[in-house]
This record gives sequence, structure tokens and C-alpha cells, in this order.
Amino acid sequence: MAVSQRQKQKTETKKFLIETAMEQFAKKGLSATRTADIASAAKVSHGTIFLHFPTRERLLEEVIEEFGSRTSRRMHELINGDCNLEEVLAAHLKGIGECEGFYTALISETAVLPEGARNALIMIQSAISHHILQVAERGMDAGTIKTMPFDLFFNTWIGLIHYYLSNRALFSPEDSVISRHGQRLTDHYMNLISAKGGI
Amino acid sequence: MAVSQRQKQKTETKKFLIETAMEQFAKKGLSATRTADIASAAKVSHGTIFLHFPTRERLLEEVIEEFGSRTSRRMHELINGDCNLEEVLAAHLKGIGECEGFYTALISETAVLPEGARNALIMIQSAISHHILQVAERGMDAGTIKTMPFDLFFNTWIGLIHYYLSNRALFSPEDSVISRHGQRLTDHYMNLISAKGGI
Amino acid sequence: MAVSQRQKQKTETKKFLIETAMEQFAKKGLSATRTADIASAAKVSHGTIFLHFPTRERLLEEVIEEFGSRTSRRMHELINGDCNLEEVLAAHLKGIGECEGFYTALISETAVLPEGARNALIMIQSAISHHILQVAERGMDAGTIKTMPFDLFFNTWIGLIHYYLSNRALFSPEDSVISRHGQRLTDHYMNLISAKGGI
Amino acid sequence: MAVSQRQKQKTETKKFLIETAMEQFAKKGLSATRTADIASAAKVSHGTIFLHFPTRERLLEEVIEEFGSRTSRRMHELINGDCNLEEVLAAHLKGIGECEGFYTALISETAVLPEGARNALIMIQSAISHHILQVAERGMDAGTIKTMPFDLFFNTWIGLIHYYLSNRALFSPEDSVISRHGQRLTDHYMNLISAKGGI
DNA sequence: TATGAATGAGGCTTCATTCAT
DNA sequence: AATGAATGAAGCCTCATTCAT
Repeated sequence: MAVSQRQKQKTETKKFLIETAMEQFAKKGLSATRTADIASAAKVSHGTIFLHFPTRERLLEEVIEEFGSRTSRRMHELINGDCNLEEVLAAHLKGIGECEGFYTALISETAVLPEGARNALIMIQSAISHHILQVAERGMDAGTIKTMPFDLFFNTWIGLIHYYLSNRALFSPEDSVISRHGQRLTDHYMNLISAKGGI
Repeated sequence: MAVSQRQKQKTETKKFLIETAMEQFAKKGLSATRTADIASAAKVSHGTIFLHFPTRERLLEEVIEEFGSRTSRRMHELINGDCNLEEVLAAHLKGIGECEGFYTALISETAVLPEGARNALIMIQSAISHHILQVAERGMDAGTIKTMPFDLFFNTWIGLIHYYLSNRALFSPEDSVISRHGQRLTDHYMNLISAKGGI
Repeated sequence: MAVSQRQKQKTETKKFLIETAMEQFAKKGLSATRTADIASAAKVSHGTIFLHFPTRERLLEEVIEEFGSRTSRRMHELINGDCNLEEVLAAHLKGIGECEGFYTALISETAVLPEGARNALIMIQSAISHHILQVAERGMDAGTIKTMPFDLFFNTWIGLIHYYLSNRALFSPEDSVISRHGQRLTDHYMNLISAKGGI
Repeated sequence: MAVSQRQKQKTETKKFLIETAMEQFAKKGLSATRTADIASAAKVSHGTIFLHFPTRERLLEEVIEEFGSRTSRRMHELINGDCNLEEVLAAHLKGIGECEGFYTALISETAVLPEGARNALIMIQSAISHHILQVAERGMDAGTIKTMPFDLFFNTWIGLIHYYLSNRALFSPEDSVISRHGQRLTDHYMNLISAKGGI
């Protein structure tokens, strides 16, 4: 009926705003993107933004949440039960690579983000870490990778990746960091954690 | 005489402003700290800031430069010719630890900083990496640590440290990240790069 | 419909701001009038000014342009094909007189105006000079007025008028310079350029 | 004695400041010249300015007064008892030409000047007008120039000159307006006021 | 007397948010 | 529901003037 039709329309618009916002955030950075930029990119009026999101802060949070569930879904698709560690790391990078711009903006600007946004990011990371650590545990048990505390295992990996993403201007000014360095980073990390000495 | 007295006074004030700014930046973050905040923390008028620094941007750059030379000086003091790698990493963390708050703010907000500020940070990193890599090279030659490309060696370490610093709220909400996790991070990294398998 | 209603409203506001700005400029002078003065005179918020004009400078230019087209339109209305010179000069003064305050401010402060504003004024003057010189040429051809270079003809006239306007405090502190001295100035200038000797 | 020595020194400094200020005003315009500019051009401290002049406004007035007496003195030197009108006008232009930059700045920015400064300018003009009118009167009596009210006689001339000076960017962007157009302007004005018809 | 560091009022501009239509 | 004009609280910076030395 008419009402539900409207509801649907409204939901569509909201989705579209989230999508557009994500693109703008990816392109110009989170703090540099003004609500008016998003409105004009989405070809809606400035006021419309605030019809769907009470504040800019809440809009940002919803964009991050959308990104989170998208990433999480993608991880599930890419990883199946008997993946080895290398495949999981590659899947992680692949997942990130699909929204590299936004993800980079997100981790680069975490510090200046409102708390809600920061928490949303933490949720995402912990979901990812869960996936990776599950496989890592098997590796350690099997003796193929060095034994080490799980948190350090994950944080070393994620720290390495974030460092490259955050310094894209240094490492890959032209194209995607993941497509340019992903393979090398995975190989390096596998080498580091491998139970065998040296290369 | 009078003239040098005056100049000294002015230099003192400028130093003090840099010092105060560094504290404020450390406490509230770089972008969240207003020039007026710094002025009132330093108990000078707002205009005084602009007597010593032409723009807020230039003030920020000078604070970073001061931090850089301080860090660099500290590294030199802490490291002597026959340091082993573990000692160098510890020295690095000790150096950072002395201005942990500011350093954390700096790396956490790089993305939203003006170019000059970003470049200043890059200079600092490259000075540090030089120190560390020198020792690492000896270790690889001697076969005590795994052979690997220098850039990855450094970037994995710095990425790990930055990840912990950036997520201080997660890892050490109350006190310093370095004093709480520094030793463990060094041990972990030494284990990772050690030529011997497992622990 | 709604859209055009909105646009009309916005256009109205902009017009009103230009109008108000012109009054304020006329009353207090161009450089002495702050954007905040204009806002409060127009009973809008300070920010509204910048919704309609990107900078104070651009606002000034638009006010000058509005004045220019108003003046030009008025000249056309007042002058018809077979005007004699005296009528044209009178029309010129009449046109100016209608915005005497603003015009006076404009020519009195040209030197401290941004370039765009200066250029806008030059355009106006050249349109006026065209009108006047056309008729002057006929007079010289017919031998009723002295032969002289066109530029000097116009510049002497305009210089005289501007001198009186700029020194209003001297010549007509209470009321309009044009209404008090216009006739006399026209008579004098006609006498000066008349081909016949003396009065 | 010591005291008068000091006094003399102080007077010298003051003279020098006035001289330097005049140059700066000529070069950059009156309102665009800041007290700090003058101080640094004179190689004295900023505070020194306010030791000799209570306010910027008063400094400006004294500069104008100095210019006035200099101009007046120069007029006396250039004009002797039996000058004809043409010679007097030429002398006027010559006098102006010697400080053309400052004089131009002065008349171009009169409107934005404080009252004291405006009054000082008026005094100067009236001294000059006296000189010129004296000779003009003889010409009118002798029937060599058209009869006309004295004020209009002077104001037309001065308006013409000011118009050219004020619009130097239009008429003589490179060099001095007086040296480029002075002769032509004098000739034109002589022609205008000549009792004989036409050229 | 001279210095020049310090002051602080005030200007322009930005942008998230509100509200009448 | 959508619009977009209007709001107003900050933020950065300038510069004449003061005052301790």
C-alpha cells in the first residue's frame, strides 16, 4: 500500500546516501567530506541528509556499520572450512581491497572520529581477527607456524597492513596498495611466522 | 646586554609555546587543539601565538620538528656502537615513550595534517629506520635473524608499534602503552625475526 | 510551483542584500562597512551574507555591477536621439544623483578597492563616456563647441563632477551635491566648452 | 648641552620618520601602509613610532602637514610676481610632480582618512588655489581668459588633475602622470579658458 | 630615549543543523 | 518526505597600541 511504498522509497534513499557517503569519504577522507558534499554527490538537498540521519556523526557510524557487514559477509564468502593460513590472509586483503579507499580513510582518521564511529570499527576488526585466529591456531597446533600469543599474531599482521595503507602516498601513490603490495606482504608475513628458520 | 636579553626572552617564549603546544596536542589531539587553547594554556594572549608563528600550520610543523630533533638526539644517546638489535628496539621505544602522547597523536592524525607536517614526520621515521636497519643488517649477516628485505623488516616493526599506540584506548586506557606493552612487543618481535624456529 | 517560489525567494533575498549593502556603503563608506553591518542592517544572520556571496569582495563587486546596470539603464531612459549636449550632461548628473551616496563612496575609495571592483567601475565610466562623447562629437562638427580631443573633453567633465562629489563635506555638507551644484556645474562646463568667447 | 643634544636627536629622528612614512605611503598607499612597515623601513623599532606620534592618525597628519609646507614653499620658489597663468599651472604641476606618489595616494584615499588628515589636505589646496586665482584674476581682468567664478575656475583645473592622478593605472601605468600628461593637460586647460573661440 | 614582545578587539569565513514551505 | 535558505557558533588571523626593560 501507499505507506509501505513510501517506507520502501525512504529506505532506498537512505541506502543510497550511505553508498554515496562511503564513496565521498573514500575519495576525500572522512573529516574533509562535508555533509553538503555528500548531499550534492547524491543529488539530494542538504536537508535530506538530516532527514535520514540525526547528525553527521550518526551518518558516519551507519556508513561504517554498512562497511562492516559488507566486509564480514565478504570474508565468509572467501573463506571456507579448510582454508590454510595463507589463503585466509589473502582473503582478508581481498576483502579490504574491495573498499580500500574507505577502509584506508577509516583507519587513518580513527583518532579524530567520534566514539561511536571508533567502536564500530573495533567491532569489525574483532570479527576479522576471529576468522584469522581460528586458522592460525590450527597452524600453531600443527607446528607449521611459530607458537605465539594470538593477540600478537593478529596485531602484527594488522599493524603491517595498516601501516602500508596509511602511508599509501609513500608506498603506492598511483594505484591500490593491496594490489601492488598485497602478495609481497602476505609472503613476508608467512615467512616471519613460519616455524622453519630463514627463507 | 639588553639586546641579547630580549632575544633570549623571545626565544624562551617561543620554546615555551612549542612546549605547551606539544602538551596540548598530546592531551587533546592535533586537530582538536585550537590556537586559542594553546594560548590560554600558555597564559599568553591569543595574538602572541601569531607573533611567533605565522600560521597555525607553521606552529604545528615547528612542534613536529622539535619533537623530531628531540627524538633523534635521544636515539643517539641511547644507542652506542655495539648495541644489539634488542637494545636498539628498546631504545626506540624508550625514545618514543618520552613523548608518547604527542607521538601517538601525530601518527594517529597524519592523514588530516597539512603536507608540511606530514613531511616532517616522514623525515623522523626515516632517521629512525636508518638506525635500526644498520643493526638489523649485522644480525642478518651473522645469521642470528631471518633474512628479509630491509623495508619489510622495519615496516613490520613500526606497524606493530603504531598499531598499539593508535589503539591505546584498547590496549592501555589508563597508562602509557610503551611502559605497559613495550617489553612484550620487543620480545615478540625478536621471536618473530629470530632465525631459530618457534620459541 | 514550489521550486520557482523558492528560487524567487532566494533571488529576492540576494537583491535585498545588494540593496542594503548599497545603502550601508553609501552611508558609511565602502571600507568602513563590515559584512556584519550589512547583515544586521538587513536583519539576517551574518552567515547569510556568505550564502549569497562567496566573499566580501565578491559582494562588493556585485553591488557595483548592480549600480552600473542601474545607471546605464537610467541614462538610456533619460537620453533620446536628439538630445543636445546640455541635456546629456544633465541626464548624466541626474543618473548619478539617484545613487549619489554610493557613487560618491565608490569614486572616493577606488584606490583601496580590490581589482575586480575597480574594473567594474571602469566599465561603467566607459559606458557613460560613450553616450556623452557621441553628442559632443556632433557639437564639435557643428562648430557650437570648441574642438578638442575627446578624452580631454570627457575627463575634464568627469573630473569636475568627481571633485565636487569627493569633497561633499566642503561643498554641500547637508544635502546632495548634485541637487545643490548640478545646474551650476553644467552651466559652467557649457560655458567653458562653448565656441564663443567669454560670457 | 646634553639635554638640547638629545632634543636635537629626537627631532632628527622624528623628521626621518616623517620622511620614511611619506615614502612608504607613496609606494603602498596610505591605508595599506602599516605602522610596522614604516618602522622597519626606517630601521627603528615599532615602538619608536609611538614615541614620536601618539597615534597612527597623528603621524599621518604630520606627514600631510610636512607635505603641505614643502609644496607651499616650492610654489613660492617657482612662481614670481609676473608669471603668466600658463606658468603658474606648470609650476603647480611641477610642485605636485615632486611628490607625485604621495600626493596621489593622499587625494585617492581622502575619503577613508581621519578628519584631521582631511583638514590638513584642505589647507594645502586652499593655499594653492590662492596662488592660482591671483593670476587668473589678472587674466580675466585683462580679457585674455574667459570670465568665470573663481571657485569653478580652480575646481575644474584641480578636478582634471586629480582625475588623471587618481586613474594613473589607466593613463600612465608605467611612469609619472605629470611628466607624461602634464604639458598636454596645461595646454588643454589654457585652450578651454581662453577668451578666443576654438583652437 | 629606544626597544620589541605582548596585547586583545575585531574582521572574514566555514559548516553542521534547523525550519518554513 | 523532500527541499534549501537561513542560522550562529567558532575558528584563524591582523594590527594599532602598550609596557617592562
